[in-house]
Amino acid sequence: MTRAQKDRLTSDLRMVCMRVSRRVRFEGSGDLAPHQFSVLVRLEDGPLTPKEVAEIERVSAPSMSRTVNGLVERGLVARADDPTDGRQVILSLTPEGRRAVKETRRRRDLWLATRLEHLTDDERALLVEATALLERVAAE
Amino acid sequence: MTRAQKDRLTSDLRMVCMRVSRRVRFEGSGDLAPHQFSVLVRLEDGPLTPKEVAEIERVSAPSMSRTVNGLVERGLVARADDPTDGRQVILSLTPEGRRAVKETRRRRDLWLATRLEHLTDDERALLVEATALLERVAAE
DNA sequence: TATTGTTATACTCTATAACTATA
DNA sequence: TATAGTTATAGAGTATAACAATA
Repeated sequence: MTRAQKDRLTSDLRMVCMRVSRRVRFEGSGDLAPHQFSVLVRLEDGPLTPKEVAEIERVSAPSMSRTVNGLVERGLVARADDPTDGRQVILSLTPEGRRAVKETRRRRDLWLATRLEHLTDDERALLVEATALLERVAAE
Repeated sequence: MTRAQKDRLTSDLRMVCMRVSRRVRFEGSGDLAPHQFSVLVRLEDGPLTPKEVAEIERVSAPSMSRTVNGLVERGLVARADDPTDGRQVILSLTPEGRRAVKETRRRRDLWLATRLEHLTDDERALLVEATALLERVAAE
């Protein structure tokens, strides 16, 4: 594969990923702002402290405080005292929070799913392979 | 292909597109904020009025005013009076603005290009086909 | 004294409403 | 009177610096 072909692939692939991403985010945006949704997703696998979430999301502690406040007020996240360390707070998803994450995912998938229905099985199989490849690429 | 396989593809493909998009934007973010870069891209194909750019970007007119101010101050966009309608303003890219767009694109491609180098020619050929497919999907 | 989290303050991008200039 | 653009003001996100409580 020539340099020019590689460059073309790079640019085209980048652009199409960004376009799909933008469309999905736009179509599937519910009443949760992106930074709010991100926090809920982080808490999906188990409770975390505000500091941990802030570091994962690369956001300042005060900023995370604000975001968490909003989510607690909406009943999507629960604050609890750490029994062993009085300085820490433990954040976890409420059942409603878990529902909100699933619902947002469902809405985002819907847009893409209806479009993939128009493809042939062979074309979808190709995308399955390409997705696996891209997962390796993006994981580096 | 079963319903479950299609759902899995939908979700995996959506997530990997979003991840690539996020990484590319993060790695390739220069000194231009996303909303500033978007405006420059819109002006790439020719001059537009502030109102037109605001509608394309789905942003309010005052918000666009602010954004344009910043770009004009940085010498990336030029304001000009419309000779036929004194109410209107014509926005266009300056040579520096055009350079800034190219430079940002180059930086974004760089991240992905280095990762694609680690693939085999066959794998890259697969991605070429998948990209073409995704372009059709995203265009709908 | 170090660490966790919140409050105080400021800056940026967003919006709607009010204003200016032109058609 | 209607339209293009800007200015006035407010709301939500971000940040750093200062503070409170706990280890």
